[in-house]
Amino acid sequence: MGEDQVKVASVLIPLPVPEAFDYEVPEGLEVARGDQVAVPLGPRLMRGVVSEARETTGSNRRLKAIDHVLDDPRLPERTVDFVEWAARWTLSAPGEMASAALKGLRAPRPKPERRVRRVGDRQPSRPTAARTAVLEALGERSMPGPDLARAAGVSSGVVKGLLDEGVLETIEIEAIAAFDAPDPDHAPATLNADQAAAADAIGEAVSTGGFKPFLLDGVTGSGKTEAYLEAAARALKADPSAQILILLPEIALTQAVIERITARFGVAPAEWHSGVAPPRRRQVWEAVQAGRCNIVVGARSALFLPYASLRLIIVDEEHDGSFKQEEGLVYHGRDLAVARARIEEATVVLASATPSLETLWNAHQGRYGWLKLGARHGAAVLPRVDLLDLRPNPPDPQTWLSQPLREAIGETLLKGEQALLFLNRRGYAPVVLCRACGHRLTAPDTDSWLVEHRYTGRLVCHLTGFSMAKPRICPSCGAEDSLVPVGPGVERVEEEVRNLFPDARTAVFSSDTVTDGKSARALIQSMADGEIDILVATQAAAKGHNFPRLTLVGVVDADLGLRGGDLRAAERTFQLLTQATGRAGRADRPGRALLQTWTPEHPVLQALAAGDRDAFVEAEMAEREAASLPPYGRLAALILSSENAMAVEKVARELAEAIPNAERLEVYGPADAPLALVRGRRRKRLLVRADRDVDLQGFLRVWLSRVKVPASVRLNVDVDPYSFL
DNA sequence: AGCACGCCGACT
DNA sequence: GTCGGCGTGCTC
Repeated sequence: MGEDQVKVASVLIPLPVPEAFDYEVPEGLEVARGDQVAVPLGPRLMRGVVSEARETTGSNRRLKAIDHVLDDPRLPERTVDFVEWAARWTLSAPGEMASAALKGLRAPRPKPERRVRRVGDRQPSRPTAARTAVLEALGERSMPGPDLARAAGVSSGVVKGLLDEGVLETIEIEAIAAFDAPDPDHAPATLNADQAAAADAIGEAVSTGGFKPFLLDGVTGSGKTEAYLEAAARALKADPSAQILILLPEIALTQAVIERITARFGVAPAEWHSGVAPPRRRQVWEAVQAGRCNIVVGARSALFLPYASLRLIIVDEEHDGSFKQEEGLVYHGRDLAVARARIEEATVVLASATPSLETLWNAHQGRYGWLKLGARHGAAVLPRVDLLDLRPNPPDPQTWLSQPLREAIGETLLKGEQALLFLNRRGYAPVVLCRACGHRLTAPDTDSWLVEHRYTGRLVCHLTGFSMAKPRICPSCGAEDSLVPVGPGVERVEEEVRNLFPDARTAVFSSDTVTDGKSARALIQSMADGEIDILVATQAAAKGHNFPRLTLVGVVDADLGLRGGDLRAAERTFQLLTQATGRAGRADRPGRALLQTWTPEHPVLQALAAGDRDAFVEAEMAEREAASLPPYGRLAALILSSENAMAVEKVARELAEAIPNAERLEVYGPADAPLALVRGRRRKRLLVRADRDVDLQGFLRVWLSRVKVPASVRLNVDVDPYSFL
């Protein structure tokens, strides 16, 4: 027993198990790392990816055998390397990570196209006029039967008759989607000195090969996109088989970037995000795997595509929080992009006007090349930013715009220019309160306030999407007509603006009014055409959109993001307000931004007013360093949740008792998570802080292996968390 | 994730 | 006396 050499394969299966499962490789079957196989698991067959194939002498475990190798293409070696690395880094199941790399294969292959063509020079027995017309229309070509009948002006029966007689035959043509090669010389941009230097440095790194990370650092409008597209062009010139991935934080931004790429290279890039239909995804997946597709524009999930020869990754707006995936697999797209580049020995470019502190720190340390773009492109200059101290100029009760801001709006309208009022709050009012008893309305199963939406007339929980009609009676004390909206959202600011400027044309830009690319384009177009005078917007409008006639940005509540007090509150606020104020004055008209605040002495606001990013970064870095927080230390969050509150308590206690000894590492909690109840589930949180050189993942693995988590409790591990809810 | 096994309430 | 609730555990 067990003397013979057996072939064994480790197979990654899409299950929450910590390791690959071993299977016997039947006689005569060849498998290699990356092959997709069907393996028996309990009573059924599952798709898996071979992570290792080896010879071994016997085994103490009876192994099942691989059923068959699937028809789908193999994952490249380095894609499997990346999947395994990402699983270890995020403490998730390697099989589940692998299934993220197979996401494109859910739809069936498109059906092969059926066409008819001549069989040799066979002639019909009875050459009627209709039959002759068909043969003439067809010639030596092949075409779909119905098209042929239409071209010849006859009924489909004539074609069928010729097929039956053997004069024509049906052939099947595999539908392989064509991805035309981009032309690096199609429409080169004229670059300024900074852009050219950046494009040179990136292009040089790509052609030299090897892992090379860059920070591409330049203010809004400094031409980052032109610079990195030029670098991409050089990469393609040096190696026409090179593949380039451009990661964007949101689908809404893809359209604009796709148009620019199409204009630059004469060919549309492949798109990859949740909005792409499954059959198209399969086409892209297979083309990327086969190296038939050079440029991919996508969301973070595009990191998991099976690239044949990935040479360059661009992470645009790298500071953007939406690169962090919080549901299911928890990972940060930017961090995994750097890892993927390292594994592929490729160049990675992190681009932003307001880089994350992590990235700036890496640039400071010399780990990332630092490419700086200076002045705004063309004649435009950055807007002047002024703080508007609300203490001497408080808005009237139940209004949100102070006198100086109203005057500035009025002047802007007089000049025939546009104003944007920025408030990062959807809906009409963030809180609904009972005047009689002080009760605040919350969703029935979640600890978050219900937000009043006037356009839809409903109260909405922004966390879960729950909504209800606004009740007439207070659910707490029963008072009638006592529920009042408290505080402003964009809808309420728009209402105020309409009262103040009844002749102005106003619109709201938020995820409620702009739900897809089409409505976004429509609104952006009406702004560009001057059909809107005042736009009231959330952060949905802060990113990337270019409004040439916009000269005034009013930030309704600059203190909003600073109040949360979590690790990244200051950083996020600085980034968001920089983006928002950067909307003003992009063409040749000078822009200005007014920030309403009750705390004008706050360092974040001071830095914004002075246009001094370095001062902000320096102050914030000093605070992080003093507390050994990221980027000087690392964090991991554990979130326990269950519908059974007792079960959560129990696991939390057991975790607290099982904390391994470790130096230069602390565990905080367990404590109620800030949102202690979501969708009826009680939530507890633990937070780990470690010095950078501590093996944080190793610590977590040891710790979690000591505690058995029952199925009724969900444990979410978030390495390098962004949100602290 | 499925799917089976397993120990306590209302039905022919 | 059985059918079935979903809690617990396993799948190479």
